[in-house]
Amino acid sequence: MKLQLQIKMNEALFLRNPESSELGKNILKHSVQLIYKTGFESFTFKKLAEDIGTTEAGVYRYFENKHKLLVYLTAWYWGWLEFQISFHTNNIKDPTVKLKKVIKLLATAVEDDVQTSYIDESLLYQIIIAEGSKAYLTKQVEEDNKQHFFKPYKDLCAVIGTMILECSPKYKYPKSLASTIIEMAHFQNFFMNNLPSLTDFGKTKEESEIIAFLNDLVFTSLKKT
Amino acid sequence: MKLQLQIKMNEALFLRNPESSELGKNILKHSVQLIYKTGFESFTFKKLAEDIGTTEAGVYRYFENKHKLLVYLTAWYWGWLEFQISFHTNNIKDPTVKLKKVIKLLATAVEDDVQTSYIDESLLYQIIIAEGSKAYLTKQVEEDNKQHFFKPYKDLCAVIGTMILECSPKYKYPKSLASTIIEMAHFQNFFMNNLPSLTDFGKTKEESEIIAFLNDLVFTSLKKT
DNA sequence: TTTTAAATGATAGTAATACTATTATTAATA
DNA sequence: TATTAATAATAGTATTACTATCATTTAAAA
Repeated sequence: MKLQLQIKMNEALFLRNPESSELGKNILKHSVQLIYKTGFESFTFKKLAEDIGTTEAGVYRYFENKHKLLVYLTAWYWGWLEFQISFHTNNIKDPTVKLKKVIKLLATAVEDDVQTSYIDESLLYQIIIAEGSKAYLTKQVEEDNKQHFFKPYKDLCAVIGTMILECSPKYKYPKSLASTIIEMAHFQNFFMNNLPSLTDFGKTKEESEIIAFLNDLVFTSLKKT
Repeated sequence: MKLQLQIKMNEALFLRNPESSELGKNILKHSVQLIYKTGFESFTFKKLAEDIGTTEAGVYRYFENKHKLLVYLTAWYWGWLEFQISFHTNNIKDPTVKLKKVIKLLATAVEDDVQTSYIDESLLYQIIIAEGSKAYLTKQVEEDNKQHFFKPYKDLCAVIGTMILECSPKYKYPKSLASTIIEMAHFQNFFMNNLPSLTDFGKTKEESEIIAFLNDLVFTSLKKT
């Protein structure tokens, strides 16, 4: 039996469901590769279409514009990650162990997951690090938020917030700490590799150090009575 | 006697020094207003020129492109903030009090500072929150970094890192904690106002709550022996 | 199997963006 | 007063970010 992981996406993110056709899957696959390679700013639907071997208009039939595509990819990633988390913390009872696992999952470059053939999760992880915040740092956040484009991110944040409260029921800032962990897992990675003097990991450039830092940050905060 | 604060800017950031002429100062002033109003994505030199009453080519004589202008503005802000910090923590001896003051300065919307007539610091603060990370989240980080465009940010981070070590000499992650404080001061503010469920401050939307969160985060981390 | 519909490919076109270049004019300086 | 430097005015180009049209292929329904 072959299981296929399907992440249910918000329908307002696309014009035609990219998961429903070969062209659509190609758009997802190649957009991940192209954004990874050139960065979101120089990424265009024209270049994407050339890569795929279709036309610009072909891409526009699936996504209204490249912003929506980026939001789609980030939403997909957060959905995927929440599944990974629930999968890997499934039978763990100790909330501390659970939260540690989450931090590790957040801060670890994923290996390409075979189950979703058309999205390379390891490239997508790098995109999330470098471009992820551009999905919401716009003038349209409010509208986008009204259309629930950021629900997967918020859901993940809520899940982590709940774990934090399980560890330390009296802790006052579970949600802010959750978003801090998420953002910092990525920012510290970006800094480590690009602006190393903003971190303490410039020498080794090891993800494990980011994990150690976040663990220290979180669990000293929570261990306080 | 009238003192004028002059922040020494990296010369590679501009083609002609905008502080050296009326037109240049107008470019700074109106770009802050326009980026604040429309967001960095829809900000163009054409619109800016119209606002000022000059031509597109006129703006291009000062800045190579809008990315350089954004980097200029963020660098200016970090320079300005470092001055504010050294000014306001000048005669404070207790490193804990000092660090608290820094957190407050980072997380507090500034009032427009009269001393620099051509830049509205309160608008610039909002720009830093919403657009600041776009200055380095690009494919050109490496080149930009080689040209020392991010020095003011790094310097500030180093200053805060030093304060952290003064508070707790054995703390292992002073620089990462410093960059975390800086980024989270802004991200929590953005989230609070735009994606409130990612924070614990959605009800009141008070900066003071962000400050309390950051103080808790930092000082439980540092109080650990 | 034919009909019909849906998706794609091919091509064209437009307004805006991100620039560069040229020349005339004005202002500041030697 | 002559010279230089900055600006204004105008034009032009390649690319981006789309929209529109129509013919063709593919797939599903009758």
